[in-house]
Amino acid sequence: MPELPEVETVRRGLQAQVAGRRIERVEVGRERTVRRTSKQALIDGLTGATVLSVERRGKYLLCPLDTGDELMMHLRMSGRLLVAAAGEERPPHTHVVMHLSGEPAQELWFIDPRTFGEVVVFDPTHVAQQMPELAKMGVDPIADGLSRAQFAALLRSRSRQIKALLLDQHVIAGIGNIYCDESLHLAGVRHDRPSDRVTPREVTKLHAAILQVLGDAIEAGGSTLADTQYVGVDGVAGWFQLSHRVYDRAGQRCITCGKADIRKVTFGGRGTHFCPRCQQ
DNA sequence: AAACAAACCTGTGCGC
DNA sequence: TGCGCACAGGTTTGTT
Repeated sequence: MPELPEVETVRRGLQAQVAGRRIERVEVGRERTVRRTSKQALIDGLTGATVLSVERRGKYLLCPLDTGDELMMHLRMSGRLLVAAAGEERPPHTHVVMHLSGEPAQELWFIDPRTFGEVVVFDPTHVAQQMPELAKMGVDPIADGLSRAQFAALLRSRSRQIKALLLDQHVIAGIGNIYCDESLHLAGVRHDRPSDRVTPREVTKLHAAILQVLGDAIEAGGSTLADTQYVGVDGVAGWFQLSHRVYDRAGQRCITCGKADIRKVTFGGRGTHFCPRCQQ
């Protein structure tokens, strides 16, 4: 599920439903989900704390607390966050439950079958030591804004295959496999082009494509794929998958040219979808 | 520095 | 119907 648009959709839901509320009680089922610190550290750090707001940096959700600490949640491959009525039956793989103050009585569930995701409370004055990847994160095209000039400089600063560069969270934060393939297709650029040999005209197109794809996907509430990992905190699916032009469309006709079929190859260990005719 | 493979886990879909 | 394998939205680590 979760790339920038899905995480942003979750952020908006949490900002509306959880910000301003106090966490009265915390349950941790799976130790692995809190592996960065410990079960007790999470319980101690959250119990009695009020969530001031819900922010996002790349694919990381960050919640400043009134204690001065911050709650960080990352969904990785299969994580979901749901706000549910207190006492409602929890789905399998619900690893963390936060009981929220106020009416109606509700709980925030962190659900994660593959357990790659994590939940941690950290001290933001020691980010570099406690959350090194946050300190080293690249520019977020939506939260920070990304100018064409800034983007061009990033592509020129090294010679990497363009897809690898776009997926590198230390360079640009938030783009994942779906939105990378979609953006490259919209811009007509092949995934294996060296970043420093993308022409100025293509840089302009790719920059616009990334902002458009991410923006449209956020408006659509993200992409919900066949396994229906729900996106929103209320369990409502996104619909940007209906607009995918290449992702998961191998063998189907390219919507742009109407002539070639979308191909799927493995690139950098990731399934990569592209149109051999539109993308040079 | 960059490219690649493997690792971390569980569930699902497909071919046989 | 059942079984085994490939593969999945992410990120880190280790090896060429």
